[in-house]
Parts: sequence; C-alpha cells; structure tokens
Amino acid sequence: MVTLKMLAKECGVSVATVSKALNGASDISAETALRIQKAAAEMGYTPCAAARSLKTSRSHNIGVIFSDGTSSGLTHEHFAYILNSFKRRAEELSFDITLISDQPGPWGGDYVNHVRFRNCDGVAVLVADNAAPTAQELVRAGVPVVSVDYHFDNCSCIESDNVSGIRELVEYVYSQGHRKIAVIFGDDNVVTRIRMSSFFNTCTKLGLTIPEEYICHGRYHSGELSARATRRLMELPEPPTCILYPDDFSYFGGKQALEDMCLSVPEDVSVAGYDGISVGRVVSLTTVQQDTEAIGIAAANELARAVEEGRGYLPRTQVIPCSLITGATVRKI
Amino acid sequence: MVTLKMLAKECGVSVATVSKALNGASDISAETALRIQKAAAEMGYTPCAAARSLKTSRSHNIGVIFSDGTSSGLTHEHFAYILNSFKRRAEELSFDITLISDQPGPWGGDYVNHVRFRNCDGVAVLVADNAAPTAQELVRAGVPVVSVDYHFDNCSCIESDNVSGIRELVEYVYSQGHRKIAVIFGDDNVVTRIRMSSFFNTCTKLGLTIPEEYICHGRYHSGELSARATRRLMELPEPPTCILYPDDFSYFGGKQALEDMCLSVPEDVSVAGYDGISVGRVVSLTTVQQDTEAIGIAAANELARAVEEGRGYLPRTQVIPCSLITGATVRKI
DNA sequence: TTGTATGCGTTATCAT
DNA sequence: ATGATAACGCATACAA
Repeated sequence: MVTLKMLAKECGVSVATVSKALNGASDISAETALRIQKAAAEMGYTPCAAARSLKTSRSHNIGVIFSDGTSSGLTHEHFAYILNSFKRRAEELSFDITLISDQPGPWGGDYVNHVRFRNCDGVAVLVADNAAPTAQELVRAGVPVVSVDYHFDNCSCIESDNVSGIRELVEYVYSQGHRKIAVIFGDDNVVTRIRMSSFFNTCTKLGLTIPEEYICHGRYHSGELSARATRRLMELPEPPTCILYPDDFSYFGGKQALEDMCLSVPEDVSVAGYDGISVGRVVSLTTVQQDTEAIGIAAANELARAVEEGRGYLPRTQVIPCSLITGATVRKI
Repeated sequence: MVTLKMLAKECGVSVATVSKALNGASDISAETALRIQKAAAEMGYTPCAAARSLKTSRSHNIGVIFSDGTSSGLTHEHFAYILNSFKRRAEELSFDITLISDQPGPWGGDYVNHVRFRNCDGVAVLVADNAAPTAQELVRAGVPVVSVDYHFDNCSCIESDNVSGIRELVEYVYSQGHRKIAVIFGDDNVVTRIRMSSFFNTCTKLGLTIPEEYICHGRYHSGELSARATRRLMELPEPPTCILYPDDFSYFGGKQALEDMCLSVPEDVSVAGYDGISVGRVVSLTTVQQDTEAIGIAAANELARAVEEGRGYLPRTQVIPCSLITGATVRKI
C-alpha cells in the first residue's frame, strides 16, 4: 500500500502538503501539486477509504437493505432491476453499495448495527416488508433513509404508481370488451392493498361488479398458486374472459394451467400480468411496466441529496409513473 | 456514536481494558469483562469497521465484480442467483459484500483501485468477460481472487460442469429418439466454447452428424435472436425434431416464434434450454439445472479460505455438478 | 505556500 | 489484571 507518508518522503514534502495537493486544495503551488500528482500516479497511490472515513465521518458507502426474510430480492427480477439501476446511479454519484443483512456478524444481528458498523452515509430500503422499526431507528440515529414502495415516517419514499397502473390496466381490458374480469392478488401487504383499492375503485367507476368467485388471493411470484387459481376460475360455470395475474412471473404458471386444459391465449381467455419483466416482453404479455430504471435512479438521487443536505433535509415522496404495455395476450371481444 | 473511549469513561477503566473485554481477551477479570459488556449493550455500542480495518488491515469486506460492461449480471437470473447464494454464505462467514465497479470515483476508474480503496480482503469475480488483467493485478497485489466459470492464472475457480451438462442433455434427447437435433449457441466466450466442444464430442460418440444448417450462433438471453433462428430452422426443407437453446430465457423467444407458426411444443418440435431458471421450471421446460446455490457457496467458502490462509493459500479449481431436468418439452419419438 | 500538530476509533505491545 | 502509549492513513486547523 502506497500511503501519503511514502509520497511525502518521495517528494520531499510534508504529508499535509501531499494530502492537499491530491485533494486539489487552492493553497498549493501548481508546480508542487503537479509533481506530487505525478508521483502518486507513478507509485500507484490509492486513497484508503477506512482512514478517510475515520477522519471525515463520511464513508461514501450506502447500505442497501434488500431482503424480505426468506429470500433476497435478488431472486425477483423486478427488484433485481431496481437494485441494478440504483447501483449504477449511486456509483455515478461516487457511492459504493454494501448489502446490509441482519445476520449475526461482528456488529450484532440487526440492520441498524450493521449500518453503523459500516458507517453508511445513508440506507436504501429496496425490499423489506417489516423494516419499519429499522427505518425509524436509523432516522433517529441521523442516517438518511430512502425506501421504495414502502412508506416509513420521516423517510423519503419512491413509489411506483400502482394506483394508475391498475386503473389503466383495468380500463384497457374493459375497453377491449371484457366484463367478466377475474383477478388474482398477491400476498397481503401495502402494495397489494393499494392495487386492490385501485382495482375495485376502477371497477366501480366503470359500473362493473366483480363476483366473489372472480377474486382470488394468491401470492406473488408463485407459478403454482396461480396455476391452481387459473384452473379453478376456468372451471367455473361462467368462466371469466380475462384474468389479471399478480405479476408477470405468476402468469406463466397460469399459462401452463391453461395449456393443460387445452385453452389458448388469447383465443379462449385473455390475460395480463404486472411488472414488465423481460421474459414477459418476449412473449408479448399484456402488462403494466414498472419503471425500475427510474425508480432506482430516483432512489439514489434522493439518498444522495439527503446525505448532502444533512440535518436540513426534508423527506419527500416521489411517484414514478408506470406504463401499460398492450401485448398480444388480451384480445378484443 | 458510542466509542470505546466513552465506555472507558463510563466504566472507570482504560480504553485498552474495554477493547480487550469486548474482544474476549483472557487477561481481563470475568467481573470487569461482564461489567463492560453490559455497559456496551446498554449504551448501544457498535464497533467501527473503518477504525478496525485501519488498525488490523483486514476489512471483513469482500469485493464482488459483477458486470460485463454493458449491463450487470443482476439482469440475468442465473447470475443473480449465484450472487444471492454467495452473499448469504459470505455473510455467514462474517464478510460484507461490496459491489465493485470500474466507474470513476474517489479511487480512479478501474476495478483494482476500487478494491484497494475499500481494502477488500478478497474479490469474487462472478461475472466478467474480460477481467483477466484485473484478476492478475489483484493477485500480484496479494488480494485473493475466486472466479466463477472463468479461469484466471493463480486464482481459484468454481466451474459449473458444462461438459457433462451438455453431454447429458444431448444423450437424453438422443435417447428419446431424436436424431435431427438443432442447436443455438450463445455469444462466443469460454463457456460457450466448452459447451460447443461437449456438444460435438457427444454427437460424435453417438454417431450423430449434425448438418451445418442445424447449427446456429445466437446470443445468450436474447428472445429476439432465438425466435429468428427458430423460424429459420423450422422453415428448413427438413426441420429438426429438437432444438437446443443457449439458455432458458432464450427458449421463450423460440416458443413465441413457434406459436406464431402454429407449431406446438412438444408435439411438433421438442425443445430444451439451459440454466434452470425459475420461470422455466414453471412451464416444465427440459433443461440443465446449474447449481447456483452450490456455486455461490463454494465461491464464498473458497474465498474465505484464501483470505484466512493468506500467502500460503494454494488456488484450486472446483467443478460443481449440474443436473438434467427432464421436463415436458422433449417428447419421445 | 508549506509544515506541524492533532485526533478520528481501534488494536497491540509493553509496563505496571 | 489493568493501563499507558503508539500506530494505522488521512484531513484539517493553525502556525510559520
């Protein structure tokens, strides 16, 4: 490791001078500055984040909470894309990403200690059903928190516009002549609640009454459950003409069930998903595309702002629009 | 931030004593140790990674290289799963994960400086086509490197067993009576070369001669290209009875093309993918399941060993078996 | 314009 | 069994 001290000796100046020269301070002669910088490059100097962090109490390191207890969000394309976008933007802003877990380690066994252990300048809660206490404690400790889709007190939040997402989807399906619309909801959580509200609200506005048996409660990301629900729906005396799945992934479970029943999409039944994952696009699935790119960027920007503004920062909520993708899986009837 | 100093004052002992007590040193009376530990818990002490790292020159931080230039591996389920598994295991071993990029930052603009900046104890190259120079430089700098599927000099490597993966797949398809087997290969890289070799080798052993027009060169993870290749194949005067796709994702592109041509799977043509991603399982796709779980764990274990053993560490290669999944997309003919 | 001194939080050595 | 002290690499207030 090449250190400032070595550079100082090499250049015959003091450590302070080297530090200033490398940080572009104004009170160093252009000549010495250049000389030092050249030496630094030649000797392969790399600053030491730990030392810097210790001195400045800024780590240029952002903690990312990204797990929902069972498995991490990495296994869901939607969340993986958000992380990807977040990471890229954060790096542009000169922040590193450290994945924060609540596994036992040198720090204890919870998110908050992990964050403090690593001196994170801020924390992004990208996936976490039950991170509310964590978020509160972090905020109290002065660590800025930005979350996606889940609202925590005094934290900025980036929300995907689930309300209009569902609304547009239902309206579109309606506009294609569908009246017997079945829906499978995901696990019961905040996002699901919002989508449910928007669904029923839109139906009411359209004068649609959805019979109880058209409303299923499944899970996100479960091919199995969606397949089962699909089978049940299509065996109804009066089957729906359109099924809305909780997400694109789930659709594939439904699709499989339909094929097993020798029903084809969209001839026998129309379908739509939610998310806009890549494989859905390949098969021209009608869906609501969530703007993972924008969500990640907004989250990183907001967190950077929060870090920069420090105590004066005012949390705020941003809603990221999503867009309807009219694929080939919903047909006009 | 509660520091050792504060604890020392609170307990009326020296900083050194506190440090020892908290680290379970043997030369502290059980009594004082307990007293100090209790105080630490009460006051909410969390160690400071930066200070520790500075002092011990061990960061308990592992760098992960995870991008192939264009997009990060996060957008490929296969790699995301490997990262997921790697992360979990690394955390069990008390290592944090920092995603390493070659974007410009306080460290310069390349992987090596980024790793040094963060003082990483080791580096896992999970995705990177052209990380060879990086790996070499890291090794030279004394930073252990473990890679997945790509072999670097003096680095440990975790390989998925592509040779037997392809072999078993081809043998299985053959055993189901298929002789006219078409194949679409992915981008030209080390892994692809291995798979190609194994493919042709197996064919030769089986006495199969694959006509030129059955061999396509596509891309991984491209629905588009696979769709095009599929169309071309099926319009041949003598179309294949089975198509092998470069990966599961690509299969969905092919499937779409087949549906457009009113051909059904597996009645009109059998198909298989590679990887074993989740959505493939949902639709009962025949494929080769790569053991992402085992790959990630092995990589983390190996890296931890390398870090621990230091200079005495001897790099080695491990081959992780994969398993044939005989789905419903290949039929007996 | 440059250098000196101090301290960030921690561990480790050596006295006591 | 406990404490004083130095050092890790760096940034900064202040002195020169």
